[in-house]
Amino acid sequence: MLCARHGPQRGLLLMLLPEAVEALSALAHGHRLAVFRLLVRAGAGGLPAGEIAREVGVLPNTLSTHLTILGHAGLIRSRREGRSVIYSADYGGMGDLLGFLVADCCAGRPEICAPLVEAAQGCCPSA
Amino acid sequence: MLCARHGPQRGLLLMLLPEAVEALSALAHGHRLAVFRLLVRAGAGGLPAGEIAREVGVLPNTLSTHLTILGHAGLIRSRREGRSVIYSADYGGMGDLLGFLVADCCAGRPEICAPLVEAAQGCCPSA
DNA sequence: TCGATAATTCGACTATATCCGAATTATCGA
DNA sequence: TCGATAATTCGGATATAGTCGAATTATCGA
Repeated sequence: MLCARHGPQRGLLLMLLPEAVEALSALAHGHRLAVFRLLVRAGAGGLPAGEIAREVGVLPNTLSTHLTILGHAGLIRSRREGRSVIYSADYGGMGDLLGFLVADCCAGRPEICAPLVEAAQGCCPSA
Repeated sequence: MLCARHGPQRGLLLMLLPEAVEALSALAHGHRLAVFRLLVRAGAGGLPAGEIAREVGVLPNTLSTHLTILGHAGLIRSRREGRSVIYSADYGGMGDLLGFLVADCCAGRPEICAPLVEAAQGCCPSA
């Protein structure tokens, strides 16, 4: 399964509202959010579907639909390796979503969203 | 209507998964996301429910349920002013959500989520 | 106190999401 | 080629979300 973005590839801060709704809907589910966070923590190496299912505690077929939803939303990618399919977080898609959420949040009032910047920097202080 | 956080108030980066799912679910809807973004842009002053309904193009009663959902998720606040009820974005709740999403995202690999920091800083460069 | 305006609550209908068991496809090792 | 493992697709049952019209509550001005 390929990562199916809708329409042309967009840069940071240029996500459209329907795409954002799809990404948010994909994450607005306990198991899917757990899967996404697991993959975010797993890094670029990713994890095979079976291990994700075991880790999160979902039946393989149910997980498969969740993975499809996350992939279609541009939040994860997949590649086949032998009998396994390896899933990994799509950091670009994640960045698009976060960028969309903070866009225009504090025009002229930097103090309002300083906590957001702090949160992002706390994520990786050395970046 | 008060902002109904669940359980004790939490600091940045300490949101729990069920709370995050609720916040994401609240935003995972075209009209609600439009309302939230409108309020984020409106700033601390906020907007009365009627104006939001007109702006977004939703019936007042339907909007009311959407506002309740956003409020319960900790993303917006409300205060009464005469006959109007003024709604405004809850930047703290928004920060909690963003912090939750980026938590542990790049342990040891700062380059991965540098774009996220950039996005946040792009939001308010002077903060 | 009364009518008008602002907003919410209620009840019911419709659409959609979610889940599971069973069947199917893809790949590997023997 | 055959059996086993990994993952996905399919079909149907159930639960939940979203919407609307009507009724209700709150506030203001006369």
